Amino acid sequence: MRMSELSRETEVPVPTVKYYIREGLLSSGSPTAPNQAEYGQDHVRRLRLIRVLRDVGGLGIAQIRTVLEAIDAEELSMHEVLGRAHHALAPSEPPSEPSPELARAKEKVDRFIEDLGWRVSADAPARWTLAEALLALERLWGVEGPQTFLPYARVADRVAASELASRPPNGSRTGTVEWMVVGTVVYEAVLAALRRLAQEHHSARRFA
Amino acid sequence: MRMSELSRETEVPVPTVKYYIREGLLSSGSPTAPNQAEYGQDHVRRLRLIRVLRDVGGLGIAQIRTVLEAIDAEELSMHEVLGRAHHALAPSEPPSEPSPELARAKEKVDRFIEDLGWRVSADAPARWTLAEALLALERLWGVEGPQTFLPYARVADRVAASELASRPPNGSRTGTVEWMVVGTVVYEAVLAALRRLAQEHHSARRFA
DNA sequence: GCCCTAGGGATAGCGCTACTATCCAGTTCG
DNA sequence: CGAACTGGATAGTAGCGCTATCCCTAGGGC
Repeated sequence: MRMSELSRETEVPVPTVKYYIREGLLSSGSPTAPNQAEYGQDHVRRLRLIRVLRDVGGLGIAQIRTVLEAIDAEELSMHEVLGRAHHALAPSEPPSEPSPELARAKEKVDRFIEDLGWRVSADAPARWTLAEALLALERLWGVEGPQTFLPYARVADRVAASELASRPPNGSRTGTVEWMVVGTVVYEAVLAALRRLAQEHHSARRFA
Repeated sequence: MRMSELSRETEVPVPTVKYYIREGLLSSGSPTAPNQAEYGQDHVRRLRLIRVLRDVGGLGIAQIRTVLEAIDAEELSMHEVLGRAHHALAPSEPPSEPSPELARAKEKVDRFIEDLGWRVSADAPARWTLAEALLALERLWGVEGPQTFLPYARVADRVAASELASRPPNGSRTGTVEWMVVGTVVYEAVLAALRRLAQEHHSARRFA
């Protein structure tokens, strides 16, 4: 398969394919001559994976690279791969020098997670996301603490439990890892979209 | 309050405040002299709102402007404001010329929503988000249809129902509208973050 | 063989977004 | 009085995700 066929198959422009190769997201094809190369189904799949992470998940190129490297690292366990994916997915890194207020919010979040009985790593970026959200709610409406998160936590727990119990169609290590990572990304977007639709539905019933 | 105080209060750099004023996100202060202006608590609150939408919600400047305009438009009903916010929140506009495959996925999604009994507008951007997600799942794992969305839809329905039933601390029209919009944005991030933490928790129990 | 289109890699450039830096006249405060 | 500061206007910057150009080689119908 030539690059142009790969491009047509995946609906990704040729210069973009070249760009992904340059950026290390996609391996270059096996060369058949000094300036010709052959691409296979692996490349099609990888390219589709990249586009899903970009278009549905909204990840940046660097984050995608991180995720793909974790997927390719055969020595990593499922749990480790998922952890790296979570890190890459985080909208923002924990601030190098958080404000005192943010630090206090973070402590409340940490205690909240502790109370839930969840065993998660201390440096999970989602903790900072929650802290920022809590701080915003406190500042704008005087919300008192992370108790408002509780119903969401219960929902999240049940969703995650059923997700982790599900198994990919293809049972190989790479297949399973891809499934977990893409599942995280895609179903996050799905859940958000469905929540908006449900909000619109209930809003119509209530206000219109 | 001078601009520099406003800046200190909200931890937003002065040039950025100026930028927001230029972009129409923030009204300029009431001038007390040809080159002096006075800012009030409204400005503090509005600025915090902008930063929440940016930092927690990840919205772009243009999207924020749209949302703020909807909030300020007194003649809009709650339902209309929420609709505009949903449009502004959409990661991507519906493609002008969707591929046949995407169009087919969209039809399946539409039927799925119909079956749920949700009454939502035909041009809700979330429909396209779901269609893209479905297409990705089909192409990568041969997932057959939107039935996999069903558990998520049930969860989303319950979450949205309780959200719409909740009332903001401040009952004025503007207060309620702000609450709804920020709630949509902030709790989306909260739910996503909690889901990741729950995933990590269950992943640890299962794999480690 | 021969020409002419197409392929592949390297390099540079573009368009967009969200700021950020500079300048300047006018104001305030020690 | 003068140094520091203020607010508005204008221009510049950094990063991201491509996209266009160049240049040379391959392959294929004649």
